[in-house]
Amino acid sequence: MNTTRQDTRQHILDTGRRLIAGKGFTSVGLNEILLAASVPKGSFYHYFGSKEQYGCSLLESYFDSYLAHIDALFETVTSCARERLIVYWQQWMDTQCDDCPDSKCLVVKLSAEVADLSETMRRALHDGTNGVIARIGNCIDEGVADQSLPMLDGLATAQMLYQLWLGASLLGKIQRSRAPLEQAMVVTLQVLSGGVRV
Amino acid sequence: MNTTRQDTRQHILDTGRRLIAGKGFTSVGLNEILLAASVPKGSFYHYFGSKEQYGCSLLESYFDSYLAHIDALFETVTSCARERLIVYWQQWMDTQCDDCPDSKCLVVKLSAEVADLSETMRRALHDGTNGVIARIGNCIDEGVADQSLPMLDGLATAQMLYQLWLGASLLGKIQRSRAPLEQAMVVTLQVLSGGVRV
DNA sequence: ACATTTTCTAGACGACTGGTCTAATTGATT
DNA sequence: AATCAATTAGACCAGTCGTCTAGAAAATGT
Repeated sequence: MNTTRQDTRQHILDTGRRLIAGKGFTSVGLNEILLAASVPKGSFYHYFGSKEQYGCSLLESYFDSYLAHIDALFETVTSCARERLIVYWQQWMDTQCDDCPDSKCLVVKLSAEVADLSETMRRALHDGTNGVIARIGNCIDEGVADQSLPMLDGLATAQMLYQLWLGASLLGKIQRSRAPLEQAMVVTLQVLSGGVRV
Repeated sequence: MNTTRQDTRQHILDTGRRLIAGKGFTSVGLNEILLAASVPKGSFYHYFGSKEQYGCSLLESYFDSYLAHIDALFETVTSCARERLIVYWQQWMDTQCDDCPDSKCLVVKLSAEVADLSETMRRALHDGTNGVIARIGNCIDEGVADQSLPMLDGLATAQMLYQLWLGASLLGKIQRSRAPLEQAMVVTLQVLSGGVRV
């Protein structure tokens, strides 16, 4: 069984995620990650080809669980699609503000730093965010269908709202304040009520 | 005269800005900056106390020129306030997309990386962005006054639009595409036409 | 005009961390 | 017990930020 192998690998991934979500990709060294994970340094290159490849795997692993979380959320929330979306963004607010070190958004943290640094990591971010936007878009389409939302272009609206929340998270980081996210929520509700056609 | 002093200092600042706007703060070493600027290492610590202090000065210098640019723009564009805002965001699109290495936005590039890394740099970003948002807010207020815009809360609208454009720039980086910025422009025009009340 | 003092430049140096790689060790399988 | 793969230890060197000493340049006082 290589269950141990996968365990160790995943353990390095999880430990690194926590550190990197806090300090950024470049600022966290392999030593720091491996020390925190109690994995000897020599092992790293057994599991990953390079720090860049590790970063890719990190993002893939992150989006896997993030997208799974969305899917679960959108399945379990029984009420209308509009409610599902509101719950989603409510969760975004909660996880982004309160300093829960685990669930910080890697897109917010790493996009700017990594996009110009590594083409493969950029791709991972691109694919991952596309997945998120697609799911939100689907949910909007469902909302149009079940009439909990007005006529909206699902994908375009999703992309616009995602942009808004990314920017709000960034500004929230700078200002150390919930205010930007709360404002994003106000606008989101307006958009979902048909205030803006994208 | 210490004009030379300020020249060298500013030269280090300008050279570093170009490099850091491309690769990020942590990824660019002092050596690299000083080599590019043809300034010996020994001089650096004459002008700056540390890399962190240098980063602060970098941001201050950046916002100085950026805010001066906005002020100039908002003074010279003669037509209504609404036009001024549209020109501003049009310029944002142009400078952010086309790879002009100089004029890339440091807020987009550094916010996430630096906010958790250095409290003083975070403050510099906070103060600077506040200045930007305040100017946009003023312009919106003027637009309400000269009736080129509908009734809007200037500051709140400005903050919301700034968030949107930050997020759009981030997504544009990830996707290597103008599309997010173009969409931000569409939404901005809608908002300025009274589609959304913030 | 010269002497003195401040400002600035030069770059070697130290202590340390970065990512990477090879060689050895462990452990399983047959 | 022998073979082969999975895993680890630690050397490696380039690079990091920051310090420090010496000297060049410039400003100042007289």
